[in-house]
Amino acid sequence: MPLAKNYEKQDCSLARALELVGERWTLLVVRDACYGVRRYRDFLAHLDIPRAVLSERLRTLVDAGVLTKHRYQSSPPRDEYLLTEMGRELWPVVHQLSRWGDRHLSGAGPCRIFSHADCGSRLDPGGSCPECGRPVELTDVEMRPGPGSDATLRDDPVSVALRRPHRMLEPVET
Amino acid sequence: MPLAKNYEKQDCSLARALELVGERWTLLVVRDACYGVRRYRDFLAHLDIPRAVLSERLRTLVDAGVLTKHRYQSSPPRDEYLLTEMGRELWPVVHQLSRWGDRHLSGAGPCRIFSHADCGSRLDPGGSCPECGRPVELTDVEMRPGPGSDATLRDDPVSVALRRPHRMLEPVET
DNA sequence: AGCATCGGTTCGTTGACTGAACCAACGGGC
DNA sequence: GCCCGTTGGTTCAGTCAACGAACCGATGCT
Repeated sequence: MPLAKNYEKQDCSLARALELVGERWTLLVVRDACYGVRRYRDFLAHLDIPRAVLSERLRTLVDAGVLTKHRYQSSPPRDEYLLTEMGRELWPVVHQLSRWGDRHLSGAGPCRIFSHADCGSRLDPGGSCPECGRPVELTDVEMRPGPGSDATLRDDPVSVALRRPHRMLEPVET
Repeated sequence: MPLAKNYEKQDCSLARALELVGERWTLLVVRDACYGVRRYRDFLAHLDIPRAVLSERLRTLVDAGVLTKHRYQSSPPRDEYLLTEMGRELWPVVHQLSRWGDRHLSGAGPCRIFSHADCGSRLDPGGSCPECGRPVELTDVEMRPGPGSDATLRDDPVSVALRRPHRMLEPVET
């Protein structure tokens, strides 16, 4: 999406948000970062995204402050991309849009279920725990496959790793 | 965004939702529909969108069941585009992403403020009324310009009409 | 030395977005 | 009847981003 050109004249926070996260692939990158994907090759494997596009999106998100690039080993040099607080605040958007997709575009039920790790109850669409009545921190959310999940669609290592119950933001082991 | 090509293999409700509403302009069309924009020329004036793209997006949204096309007069034939229940359920997503943009991308504060018409208190990011403690129906939400709004940016009739306090979904008079 | 991995960049092709022009149906004024 | 304006589109040529494949430098392994 070449957005900025017109969106900048919209006098609207939604338009400004979409300039940044409304481009093709960008919100899926954020989704994966919430799931615990951190490394270039893992985003690549899980998203089937052209390398040039992934590089560009990561750079844009780092520049905007949604992700940080962190060198976690120096030989060989390896970087990981981590969500900032600003990035973690996109989780409610990602969750709510997923739930909308679950309700209206998924015949067989949700592909993934997000629940409050402390009490096990499924999050409501707004991202709160119906049991505890409060919003749940991303680190306290557990994800697992739902009935609409189709394991035959993807067999990359990241998809396989994400099929067992998993805390959000916890690094995926590939 | 040419999305479906790769997104369809994502086994993810978010990806399916983005196939539909993740294309350039689409979520802004939904936003305007929430604001009460109904007619082709009003979308055109408010969005500065190429006509071909607007036609294509409206058709896609109608086909998907987010909007309905309703002939409200027959001579001359005039149609209006109205949100379905499925479309109105996108409001929490639109609102939450707007609030995220307010917090992180708008220097001067929110461009628009959404409040519960019954009690006047501003909605929380999740779209609930902090006073009443419950989610607010879209028809009970009132919008008005916020401190970050810049009236010099747009002077089309729709923008002008939307600058006075206004119930959501209520048709804009142009 | 030779091969593999990681995190990119480069490049030619394809396809979507853009803006301008055009068009059909209709109403209103004269 | 005739001309003009409005509405809701479609068509078309040019541009720009996405795609996929190839390539590359740094490093580790054997």
